[in-house]
Amino acid sequence: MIREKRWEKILSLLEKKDSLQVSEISSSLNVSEATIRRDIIELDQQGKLVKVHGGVLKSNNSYVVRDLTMSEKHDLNLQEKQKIGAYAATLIEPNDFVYIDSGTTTEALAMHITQKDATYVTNSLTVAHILIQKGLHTILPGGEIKVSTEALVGSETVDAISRYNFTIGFFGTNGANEDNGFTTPEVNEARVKQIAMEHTKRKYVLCDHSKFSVISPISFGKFEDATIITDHYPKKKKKNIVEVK
Amino acid sequence: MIREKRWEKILSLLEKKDSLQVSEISSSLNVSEATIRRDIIELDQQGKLVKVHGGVLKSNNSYVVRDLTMSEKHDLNLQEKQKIGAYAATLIEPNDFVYIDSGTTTEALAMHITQKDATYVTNSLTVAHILIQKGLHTILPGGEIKVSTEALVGSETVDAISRYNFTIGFFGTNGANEDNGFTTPEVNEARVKQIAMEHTKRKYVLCDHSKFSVISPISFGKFEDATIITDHYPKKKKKNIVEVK
DNA sequence: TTAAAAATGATTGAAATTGATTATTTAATA
DNA sequence: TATTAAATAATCAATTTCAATCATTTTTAA
Repeated sequence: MIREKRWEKILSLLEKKDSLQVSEISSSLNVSEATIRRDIIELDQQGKLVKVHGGVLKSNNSYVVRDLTMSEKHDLNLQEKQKIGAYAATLIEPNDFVYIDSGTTTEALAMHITQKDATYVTNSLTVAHILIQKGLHTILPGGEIKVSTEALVGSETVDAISRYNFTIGFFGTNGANEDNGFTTPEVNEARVKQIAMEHTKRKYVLCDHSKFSVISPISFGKFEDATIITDHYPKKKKKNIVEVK
Repeated sequence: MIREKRWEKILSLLEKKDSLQVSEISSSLNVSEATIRRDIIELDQQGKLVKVHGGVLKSNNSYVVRDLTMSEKHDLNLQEKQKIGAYAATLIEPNDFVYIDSGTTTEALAMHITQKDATYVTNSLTVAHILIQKGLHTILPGGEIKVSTEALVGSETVDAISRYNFTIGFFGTNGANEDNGFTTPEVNEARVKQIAMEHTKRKYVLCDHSKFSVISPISFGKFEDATIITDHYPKKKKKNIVEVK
């Protein structure tokens, strides 16, 4: 049976029962406990269930704030984004002043954050919502909200962000390559990214492998300016690239 | 049985009985008293129940001065709030520059807004979200987010709001009466309300009848300073009160 | 087709949970 | 206040669960 099918079954079992033991799942699906454990780790990271000693619990994960758009629903790289997000979350240290950009990959990051002893700034309403749900100290810069992405953009946002100095920042991007750097389709959004990046000490760009073949109209940073966290880099590795497996 | 599952059962037993002895729990769940004791320590630390010599008591986790969380507030006087919100929404005119406060009643308002030809400012993430979904032009002041209400509060928010001049504004309140004016439990939130009100020309306070019997610690405005929209005012009508049927 | 990568199941030592036993504390009552 | 019975805490051994590792099979990509 393929992995994804098995995950579905585990989740549907959980729908009926609230909590399951590893042995229960293993015997009802005829798969070894080792495999079920691995599945559980994965599903837990995706926030689909809660892993505890002895088994799993139903996740009352209600932080789906924004309806997914069509393109997001059909996003084939969800898994990769979760992994990238999970890794990036481990980079946040106590007392960090953290900037989190808008985008689906940074949303995945937000879901994995556990560092309570830090302050978070984001221009994404969705990210803000996820962080608040976790009780984290969150600040929003002011400004206009761009309808399609639910992100703050515009001069007021840029002004507000430029008053901050972040110790660490995580950025999403539409395209990334060595010649054009990081690119995005929208001027206002690019401006916010650029300013935030300029005010950030440790810069990380989160991008799944599909972004390396895309070039969008506006650049907001040079390729070598940030550490790139990705699932797979198709060309010869450069030293500022981290591949998450 | 999984530990967490057992905790649920203990708490649901406690729902029915107010107080329990260790031996009771132990025998009804078929686990040793030692284990139940350990569970009790855990649940007590989590504030889910109160541990006493001889057993446990139901935790009464309610302080008068604390804000209810969103979910707690959500279904109180729902019908009335919807009516109030629907009426208030008709007051917004083309080219208005609108302030919308945080709170469940103002959320009801947001849901009924149809005026596309206006600009909206709100300190509530939830209201912002509703407005964006409708494609309305929405602006957020910057600032820290208060976890329990998902509203922006603090000096940065106050600064940002004080730079605006609204043509019309809608405010929620915890308490309202002729002597103490409009009151709310939290200083920072009160400050935001007060400043926003000072910068607003046509002021409306939305409150269902239950608020007239409440006095919260901090005042943010005088009773006669705003037009009050309510479902029912229990005393002699004053001319700044509108009853929505 | 072949080589590389990913997934699986089994094994093992470490970690967590549990129930039983014993020592200590608490509360009731003489 | 002192006494006593009950409740609790502390400790230990047994059991269960877990994470890490490795060999084998399956899938993917070159």
